[in-house]
Amino acid sequence: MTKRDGEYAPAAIESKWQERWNEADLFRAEIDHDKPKHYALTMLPYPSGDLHIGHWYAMVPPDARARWMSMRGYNVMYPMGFDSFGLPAENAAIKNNTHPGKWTYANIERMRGQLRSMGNMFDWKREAVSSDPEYYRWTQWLFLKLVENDLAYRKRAPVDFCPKCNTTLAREQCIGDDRLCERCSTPVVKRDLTQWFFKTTHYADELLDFGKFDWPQRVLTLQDHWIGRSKGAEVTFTTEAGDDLTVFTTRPDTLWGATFMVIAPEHPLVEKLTSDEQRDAVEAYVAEATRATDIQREAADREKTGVFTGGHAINPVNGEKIPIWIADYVLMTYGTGAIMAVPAHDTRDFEFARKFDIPIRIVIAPEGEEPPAVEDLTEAYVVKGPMVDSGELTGTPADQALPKAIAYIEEKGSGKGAISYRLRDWLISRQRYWGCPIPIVYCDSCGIVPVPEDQLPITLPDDIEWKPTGESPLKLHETWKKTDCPTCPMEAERETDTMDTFMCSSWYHLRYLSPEHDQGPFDQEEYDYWMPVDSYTGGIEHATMHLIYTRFFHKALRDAGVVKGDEPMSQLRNQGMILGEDSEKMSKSQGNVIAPDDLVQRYGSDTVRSFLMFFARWDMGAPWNSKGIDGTARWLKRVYSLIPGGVDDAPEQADAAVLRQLRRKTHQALQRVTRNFEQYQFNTVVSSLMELLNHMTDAARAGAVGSSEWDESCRLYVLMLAPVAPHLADELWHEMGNEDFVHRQSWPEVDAEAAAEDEVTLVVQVNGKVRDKIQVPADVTKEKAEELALASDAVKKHLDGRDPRKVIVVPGKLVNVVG
RNA sequence: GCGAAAGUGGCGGAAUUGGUAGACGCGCUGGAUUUAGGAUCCAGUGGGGCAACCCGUGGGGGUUCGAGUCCCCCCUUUCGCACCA
Repeated sequence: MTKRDGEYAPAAIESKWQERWNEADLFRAEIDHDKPKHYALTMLPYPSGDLHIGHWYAMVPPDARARWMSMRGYNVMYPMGFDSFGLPAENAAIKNNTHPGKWTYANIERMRGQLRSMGNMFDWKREAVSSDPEYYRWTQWLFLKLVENDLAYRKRAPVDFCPKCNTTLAREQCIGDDRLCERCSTPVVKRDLTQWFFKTTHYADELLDFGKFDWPQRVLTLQDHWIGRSKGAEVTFTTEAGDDLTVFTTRPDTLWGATFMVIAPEHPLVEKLTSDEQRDAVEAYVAEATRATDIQREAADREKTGVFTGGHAINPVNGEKIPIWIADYVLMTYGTGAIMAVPAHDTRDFEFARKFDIPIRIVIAPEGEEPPAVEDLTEAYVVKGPMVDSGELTGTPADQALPKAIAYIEEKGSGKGAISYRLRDWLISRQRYWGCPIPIVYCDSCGIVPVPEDQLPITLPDDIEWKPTGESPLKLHETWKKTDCPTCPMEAERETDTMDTFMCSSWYHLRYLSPEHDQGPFDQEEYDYWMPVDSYTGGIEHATMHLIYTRFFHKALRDAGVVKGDEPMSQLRNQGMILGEDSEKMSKSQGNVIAPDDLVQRYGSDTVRSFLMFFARWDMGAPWNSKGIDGTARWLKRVYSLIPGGVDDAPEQADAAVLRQLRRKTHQALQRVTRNFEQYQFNTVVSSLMELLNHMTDAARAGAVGSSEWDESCRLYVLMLAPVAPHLADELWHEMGNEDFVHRQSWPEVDAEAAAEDEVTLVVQVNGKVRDKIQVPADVTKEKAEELALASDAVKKHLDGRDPRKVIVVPGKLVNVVG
């Protein structure tokens, strides 16, 4: 080998190797029972038009890890596809007067090319596109499975509606305290509509079981809060008219302190409970509450409002007759839409009672303490202690109060222990065109009829007016909705709403298994081999949307007998976000967007890949730094010029010590890189490689080139580089005389002996402060280390004549003399 | 208000999980080479001090021979939830 002359020219190298990998079908993933499988999955992109640097950040480090897994002997599948139904296509269609599909598929074509420029090990034969009829045929089929298994239903309910997107939204798609539309940030409003729902709440408890998989604690906490399980009781009060009025409470032990009840303005009993004298006031209040948006209603700091119905109910534990009020701080969507109010011990009820001058009664008091007089209370009396003034249960200690109160009401037949969830069923109907049609037909005589399997897919019509009106464009189509009833000779109408696109993305990992399979959503043999997903990567923003939906979907399909296992993704890791150079979120209007195409053109894919792995902790993200990438570019240039030929003007031969050190540094780097890949710590993978290159440069200058140690270092270096900078690695690998692709090589084993230090720097401390450093053999004995430390001049000086009281020796590391 | 995470040089970040704080890279400062540099190479770079040394991981306590790392209190930032009965 001689020193290299040419400059590093990534463009030529990268296109050459991408072509050769393609020709060899190198990344085709096929079932191989002789190898352990590894299903690597990155959340699929929406085909918005251009690949963003964020897409690279989401896809490239996981690609490096997938390649590393492959070199470690795993049969790796890393598929990619497009989540291609959705609103932006319709908005673009309206703007440019083109069909949403045309826009979508043009974008997909463009993005495929951009994705290829990453040099990722995607198996393109497994590509799945959710707006293809061959894909959504099975989305519809899966919908029918849920219907069949009683996990889908149609209901008229107040639903969240985005006036700008002109469609309903799932609860999860209304973001933040302002309840903004997830897509366009417009405040959502309530509408009363008949819509399709999935019973996510059916799996609320199972969705809280996080014991079966390795996901970040952060995501689990978010899901835990989102599901929001509360334990308590349902208690039934009786109204004057004899109707049951059931409330949910987490504090059945305070039942004796209930001095009024509150029902939500939308509660079905409002009409019946209202007395003639109160009718005008109630109607005015309900009208007002309906007009107010959820934002205004749910603001916690807003002063309580409400109105008396004129009606009363009987408290089942003590037979007391208490007034029923209407107030918008009680939500129809949580619990039963009605509460018993215990103003003494609940801040909200207290505030309400004081405002409307309703009696307050204390029923909990700390052990051995006299409770204050109610008229002296300035806020709710939130205390722990035994029950007081509570009939037969008076005196029940705090730790027994809940079970005893529940047992008491159960015995009386007026209630039972109950659990309430914050999670709501998933509203999947959307009044838009560019989505998967819901395969349902409405017949005047048969009612709701699922479309038979053999008539799938129900495809979207192309001749359509897609201007949003708040109604589904499919509804306004002249002929599309007209059909024959599948079960009787009558004419019938198709469902004209389409499905939430989260439905399409809840099962895409299954379509990748066999995207061309036409006998079912996936090929069972592929499923049995590849599932579950071993490494799932994507942004944290999906914690309470996609990641809950896909878990729900898997469980629903399991119970429908379609899939096996309890969880679809065994391991999840989240990447952070790349901000603009100004530390703001990247956006076109901010003018701080970094375009990966430009970077690839200027630096080459390998440099962009390496920099994305290096510049920040992957799970944290960071602001972009356009200067920083030059450092990574320099590194790869130096790799290219050093390996394998070395440097000019070096001695013929190196000392044995130099060669020994070269081997040591090489194997130490291998040790670190291996561990860092395992733990998704991509930044230190690259920094370890940079560090090793610095050592190799020193060794080359000291004459190491030509030795077997040098050759080994070069070989290991290129193998370690392969997942990070795959094109350059293959180029160097072949220059070094190898025939096969570097990506088909095995990940090297660490030679522990080579990595071991034979001399270590012994840190010598006096009272915990570093005072000296002594070179000693790595296997120095405790006694010898202590002796050497005590003999040190620096130690003697800092002991200042005192005798050491204690000497702590950490073998091979440090001696601390306490004096 | 509740919950979670994070605070380390001018900047991004290392620290093998209780044992040399600041690896690696950016930036900066000198120098070499060059007609030129947003090129390349060499040296330096936490703060203070001529030095011996002293100080230093958001702040304050504590445990320990020894704390960026463990415990308690506080502050700041980011994210999530928020009248959930």
